[in-house]
Amino acid sequence: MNLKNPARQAPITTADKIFETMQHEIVEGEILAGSKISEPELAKKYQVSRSTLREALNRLEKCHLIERKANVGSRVVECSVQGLLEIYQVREALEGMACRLAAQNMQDDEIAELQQVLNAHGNEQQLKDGIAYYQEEGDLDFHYRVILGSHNEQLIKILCGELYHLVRMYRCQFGMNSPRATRAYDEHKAIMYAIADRDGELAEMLMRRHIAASRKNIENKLEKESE
Amino acid sequence: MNLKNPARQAPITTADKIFETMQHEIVEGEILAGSKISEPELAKKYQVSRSTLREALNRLEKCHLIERKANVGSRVVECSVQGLLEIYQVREALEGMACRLAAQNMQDDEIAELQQVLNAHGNEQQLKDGIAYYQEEGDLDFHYRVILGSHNEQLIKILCGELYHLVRMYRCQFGMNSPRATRAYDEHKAIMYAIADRDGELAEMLMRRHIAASRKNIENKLEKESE
DNA sequence: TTTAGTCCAATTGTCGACAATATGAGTCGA
DNA sequence: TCGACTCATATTGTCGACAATTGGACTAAA
Repeated sequence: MNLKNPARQAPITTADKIFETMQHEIVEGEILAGSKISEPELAKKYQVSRSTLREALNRLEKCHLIERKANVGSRVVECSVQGLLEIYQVREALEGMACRLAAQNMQDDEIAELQQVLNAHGNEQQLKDGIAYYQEEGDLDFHYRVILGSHNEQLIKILCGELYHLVRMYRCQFGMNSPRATRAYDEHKAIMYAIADRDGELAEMLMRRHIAASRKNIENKLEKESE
Repeated sequence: MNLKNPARQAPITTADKIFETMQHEIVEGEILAGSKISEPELAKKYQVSRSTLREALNRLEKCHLIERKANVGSRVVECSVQGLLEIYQVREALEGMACRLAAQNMQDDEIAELQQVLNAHGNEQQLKDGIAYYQEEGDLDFHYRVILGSHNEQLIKILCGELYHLVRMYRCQFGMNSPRATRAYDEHKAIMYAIADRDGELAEMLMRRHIAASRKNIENKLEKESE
């Protein structure tokens, strides 16, 4: 079950469906990171023509999941620690700005909804304490709403359309199950208050620290694993 | 004469060439902003098949110059004041982060080159005082080097590959000829010093203010024109 | 006059085949 | 044995044709 993604429309054409299928398989690692994409092979696998498959590949490239070279072909992106670090740096900058704009541009009812979402997560969290998956969905949900609250189409397009699935891919492949759930939840609340107070500067700083903390947490974990 | 773009490789396939041609025509406004893209018509115009043209359209969509709807077609993006504002907000966030990372990651010889570039611009500027075009090239050149200096592949891909031409499109269509040339030049120097001092925090703030000032300058100009 | 429905023309999506290019095995010569 | 060259094979790029869908013109009924 896919969680709702406000930036995507329902799949219309068959290329849409192949795109979504492959996107899912790459994110989940069923198609291995770094592996070569063979157009004839996959066209046969999904029972479509190469034209349709190539259309799907173009969209996968748009969301940074594969890379193409002229006359050579496509490869699934590699998931490196360096790459993870880079993604988080981009997110820190963009979501920080989104948060500042959200404090400036969100409607009152949007803020009320954001608060309700957080409350719901708080209640759920006590029930399902320790079950990380829900927290992750809740985390994505919160970040999504803030990004949408920026009311900046470019920002939304980049974060929700072009970077979102790459972030998910890293989460899956590095097996991140949000080990700082309660802390993250409190940080979300602090961000929400800053937005409600229309304090854009503080909201941006809190969001940046929140993402940076998440990044450091992952770095520490990977470092510990490699020992 | 196109200025060098470090993020692009030379055109290999015919789709590459069509892409570059159309990109240029859209940026310069020869293909009107907001106009509908007719695949059969353009395929005939450029003497290629629709497949090849569609490949080019996919790349134009990747750099945000056109928008596609399933079963309906493509349109060139509109250039609105709102859109301009949004682009500058994204740039402020991303180039600010790039500048912070540049202070942290640039090699000493890269910094030396950056300084040389600025000096060259300073000398040229005195000679060609008032001629804005060169300054604009110089401006792009400076920003480019800082972005590359971040050594963050994702950041480089987004700024130099996906947003660069949209920025150029706005510059062309709104007829921006950098009316604050000397001031901008001094700001560039201040940024360069912060990078040389390895002061990432200051470097980020200076870059953000630099871009915000540029944005406000444009806003004022447009406001004055509409009176 | 307005609104709903139908049909037609044009556009987009998909397909299979051919042309151009890269990869790798094999051969020859130093 | 090593390196460069040749050639065959497989993959990617491009093409033209067909199928599916959309948007608009036209008709007819309320």
